[in-house]
Amino acid sequence: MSIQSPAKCEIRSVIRYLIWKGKTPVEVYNKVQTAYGDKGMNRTSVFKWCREFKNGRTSVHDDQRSGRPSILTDDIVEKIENANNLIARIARLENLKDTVRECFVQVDAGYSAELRWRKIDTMFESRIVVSGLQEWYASRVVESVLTSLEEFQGRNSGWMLSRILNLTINVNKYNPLHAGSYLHYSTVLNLTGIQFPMMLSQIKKFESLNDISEKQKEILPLRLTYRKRGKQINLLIKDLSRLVRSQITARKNTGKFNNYEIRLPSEDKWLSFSNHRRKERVSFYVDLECTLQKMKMDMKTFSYTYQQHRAFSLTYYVHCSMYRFRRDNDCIAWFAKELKNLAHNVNTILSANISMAVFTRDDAMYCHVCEKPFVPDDTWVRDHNLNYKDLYCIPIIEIYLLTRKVIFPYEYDDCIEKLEDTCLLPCESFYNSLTGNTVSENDYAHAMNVWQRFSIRTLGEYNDLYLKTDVLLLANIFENFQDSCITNYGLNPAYYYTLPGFTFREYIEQTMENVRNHVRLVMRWDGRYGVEAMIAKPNFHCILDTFKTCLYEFHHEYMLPLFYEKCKIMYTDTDRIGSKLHEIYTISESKIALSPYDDKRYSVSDSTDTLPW
DNA sequence: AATTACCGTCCTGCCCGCTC
DNA sequence: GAGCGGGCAGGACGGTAATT
Repeated sequence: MSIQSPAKCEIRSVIRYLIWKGKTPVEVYNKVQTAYGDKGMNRTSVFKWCREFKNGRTSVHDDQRSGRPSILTDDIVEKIENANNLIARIARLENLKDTVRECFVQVDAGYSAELRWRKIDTMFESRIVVSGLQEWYASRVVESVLTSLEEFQGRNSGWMLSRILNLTINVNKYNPLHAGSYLHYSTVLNLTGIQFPMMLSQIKKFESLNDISEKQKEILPLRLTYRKRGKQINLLIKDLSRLVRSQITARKNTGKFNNYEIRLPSEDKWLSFSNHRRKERVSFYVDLECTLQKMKMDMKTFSYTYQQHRAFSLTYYVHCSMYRFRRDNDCIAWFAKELKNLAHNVNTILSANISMAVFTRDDAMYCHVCEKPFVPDDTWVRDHNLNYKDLYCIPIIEIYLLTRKVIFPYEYDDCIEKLEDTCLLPCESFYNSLTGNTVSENDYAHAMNVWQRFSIRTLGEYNDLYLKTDVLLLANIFENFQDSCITNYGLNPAYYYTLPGFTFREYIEQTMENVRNHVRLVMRWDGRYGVEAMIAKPNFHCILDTFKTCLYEFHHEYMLPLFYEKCKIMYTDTDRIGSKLHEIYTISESKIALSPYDDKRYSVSDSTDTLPW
């Protein structure tokens, strides 16, 4: 039996010994064959080693190897760095060019063409910070600004930061008490011994347990209370037949009363996003101002008309093309005409027959609407998903947003003639009877500053400025918001009235199912490194980690602040996350969702002063 | 830490020259 | 002419250090 698994140096040592003993190469080869069999060395190699040792070689190990020589010299390195710098600089300038171009609009055409400034640049970041504002401010604002400055200087830009002249951060504070005050009925009502749905016979017991009486005067005189107590509740029966069904039929009611639950799909069932028209952008913004005409008070009735709104100026903005403004009594009629013209223009463009460009199968790999890849059997059509076709409804945004509120004397302005006043009004004119407050000194000083800075002559011009900045800032902020949402989530937030609705759609759209269509999983690999090495690649891990991070971020940043302990992770997988939501109350949801975008009620004007810098 | 280019070694296949 | 000793070409394999 031959020697198994010999080391290379072992066979070479044997050869060296046999040569030293004076054996011929053939004798050496025969002995090696006898000892090691086919695990030994072949004839050519034995002869070569015999020759080496006869010539005086002593080492039985491999010679030193040089390894991979460096082909880079200093001048090549320098050339590459220069080229990289040049490319980076060209790329930066290219980006800057587009940014600058977006800021201007061309008015008129031909020889007299002129560029006009049309964009005000603001950064809008929507984040819900539940607690720890200082921490958030340090990490998201201070650190990110410093990091970007360091990167800017480190990129061999040739520029050096000397000092920051101005940095304004506006924080829209949102007060969770407004939504948190909606209490679960089980925390305030004593329900011992009461079953749901509540039987008619149990109402009396319920009343005495909680010391309240039920009031049903406007719904149905189904039952009147026997004794009036201090507190009253309105019992709103949303579905009477459902409530009493189990009491009048033999079939038991299996549903729950006033208790909503979202059930997420089971393992083998995929949710898929199909409402692709919600990806379309909104591009139309309008705002108007009214005089508040005081009405005669009729004290005999409980309700009377106190003021009447009469529109006197109007501004609208169509993204990327048009910005119009008008101030007079007929502005509404003018706006109606403008809308009609706009509709006609759009119709002219849409109804014009334009010959389609010739397209081949090589043109596109993915559908531009749903981003799914084409398969060879697909029929050739322009748009394979016709979801865009019947989009007749355009959401029109009218929200009041300003980076810094320019105050306006709404109540003083009761007729259009007052717009000819030639000085800013005294502080008392800004009294608002709804809030019972007048303006702060800080706001009034800001208004004075604006009046002087823009050389304003009349109150009408002040109003024009107010209205224009209102619409332009709104448009700009909402455009940024749309951009950020479409880039990050692929959906336009303008189509969703509540944040839960938006985030749930986004959750479906962004889960790994869609990613699977784009990532080709390598099952077999014939290279020198096997499939294990393939999976161990950093970019493979990077894909998994990125999506896991996205999913967890979605859970912690969106779901938890909205639903707190009602939302729990059921299970996680490499690419999926399952959540369970308990008892979601639609009323409290809507309040939470809408308040972050409503700065009228919750804006805190001088909040930046309290933040460290 | 993975990848890559280079290089030594091993192996197969073939050829050449010498000897019996 | 067959067998033997010796060597070369080129591909496969794997170690090494530069590079990414």
